[in-house]
Amino acid sequence: MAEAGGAAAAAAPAPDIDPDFEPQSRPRSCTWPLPRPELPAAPGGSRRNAWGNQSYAELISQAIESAPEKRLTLAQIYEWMVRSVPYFKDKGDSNSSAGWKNSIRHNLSLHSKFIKVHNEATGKSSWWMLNPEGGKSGKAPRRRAASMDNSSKLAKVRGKASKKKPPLQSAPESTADSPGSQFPKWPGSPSNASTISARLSPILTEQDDLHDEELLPSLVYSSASSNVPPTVTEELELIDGLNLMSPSSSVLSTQQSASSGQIQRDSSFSLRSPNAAGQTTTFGNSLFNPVDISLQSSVSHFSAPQTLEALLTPSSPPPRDVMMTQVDPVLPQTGNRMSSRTLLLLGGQATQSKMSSGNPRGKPTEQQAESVGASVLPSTLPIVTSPQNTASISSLKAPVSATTAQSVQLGSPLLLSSASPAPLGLNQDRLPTDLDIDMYMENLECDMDYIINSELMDGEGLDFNFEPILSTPSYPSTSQASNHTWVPS
DNA sequence: CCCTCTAAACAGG
DNA sequence: CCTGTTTAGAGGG
Repeated sequence: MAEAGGAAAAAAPAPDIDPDFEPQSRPRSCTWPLPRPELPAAPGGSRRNAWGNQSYAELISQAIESAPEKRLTLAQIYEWMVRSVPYFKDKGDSNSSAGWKNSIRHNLSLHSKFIKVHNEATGKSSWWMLNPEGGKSGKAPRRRAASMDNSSKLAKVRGKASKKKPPLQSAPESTADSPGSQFPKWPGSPSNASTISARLSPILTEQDDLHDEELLPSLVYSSASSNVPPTVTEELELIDGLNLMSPSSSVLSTQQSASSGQIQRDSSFSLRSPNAAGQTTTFGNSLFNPVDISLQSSVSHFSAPQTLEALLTPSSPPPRDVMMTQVDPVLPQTGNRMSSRTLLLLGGQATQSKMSSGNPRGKPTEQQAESVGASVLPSTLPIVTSPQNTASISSLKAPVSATTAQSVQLGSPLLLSSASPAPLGLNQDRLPTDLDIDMYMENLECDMDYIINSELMDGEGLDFNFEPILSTPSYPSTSQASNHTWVPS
């Protein structure tokens, strides 16, 4: 009550927000799915909360949505609140801010609508993203709920033996770490300095309960991210890509990683499944057991360790036959479903690739280009000019329609043989010792595949497009927020 | 009842 | 301290 109460109470005296309001035009364009009509937002003034009609959950959603990458850390969410919502504006950082932050946190972890993607960077907290499905309270998981053991959603069976907590308490206290920077300047590319795999994933592999079903991560967004990169970002991305991706693929890998990589690279999501009663599962990117994978997608997963090894082995020539064999794969069509999003994604990639190849770094002026590319849309796709692109496209395409590793491995040898521009000479340095990566890749692939198949198919949760307000919620009063929020421009 | 907000305890970092 | 998870009660519909 210390703050919140005070704040709330104090809020009363601080009417600065009220006048603002914002009936505005805003015909409909819902900011976010919002199944429920919400309050009529009567101009008369029926605000549920001091800040308006939206619930915390909704606000958070907006915040996340507004982020270029659709993911934010807690702190960033806070920030967004402060900047975007007049009500919180005053109470932003430091001092008076407790109650609402608590609530934010509470909401984040409570609703299945939000998923946590852990981010091991600079000790930053996890990313929070929107769960494509939008769990929302006891709502049934849309269609693809493989296992609807509906029966008892009320029976929140929680195997946990509570937590006997005697009033006892010790003072663990430690580390006075000081991250400082309350001001993340939003690199856009969230510093994933994790570099080579955050091996050591927390994955608990709870084989006991195989209730995975809807745990499936299906993140599709990302991609668009590109619009950020001044220099540093780019570098980061490149580096990142290089590290994570197979060393041999150089350029191609870069591209891929740039987009697809980003999606999961951050790795490890934890989703809460409604039924599971708050069970949280975390997937580590670097290594999680095959079991999960197989479960996730029945995609043909040949995955021959040896083969992979061979592939990676510098001395041994890449067994093309193998790849050939695998190439054939199946699902020729699946891809047709691709929504504009996918295309967009691809387009983005293409663009990016072009840029990066043409100019590795230190390029002013690209931001616009980027955005353009992104918006250009599907038609852009086919447009390819340089060999690299071709290669890239094929590779890109792979994950979409084709299957597995193909793209990945394919990327390296094929590309190299066909058109490697070799802008970067650092391939063979770390060839060996990459098994992890492979695994990782595979995972990636699977996910991608799955994602594409599942998500794009229905595109349920993703269609929300709120045009007008991107970074700004809806509050007009947000003077500065509109401009330089986190969106680069 | 269900939903939301709020407060608080508690586990880890 | 910050981040997350979870419990619990108040209040509104």
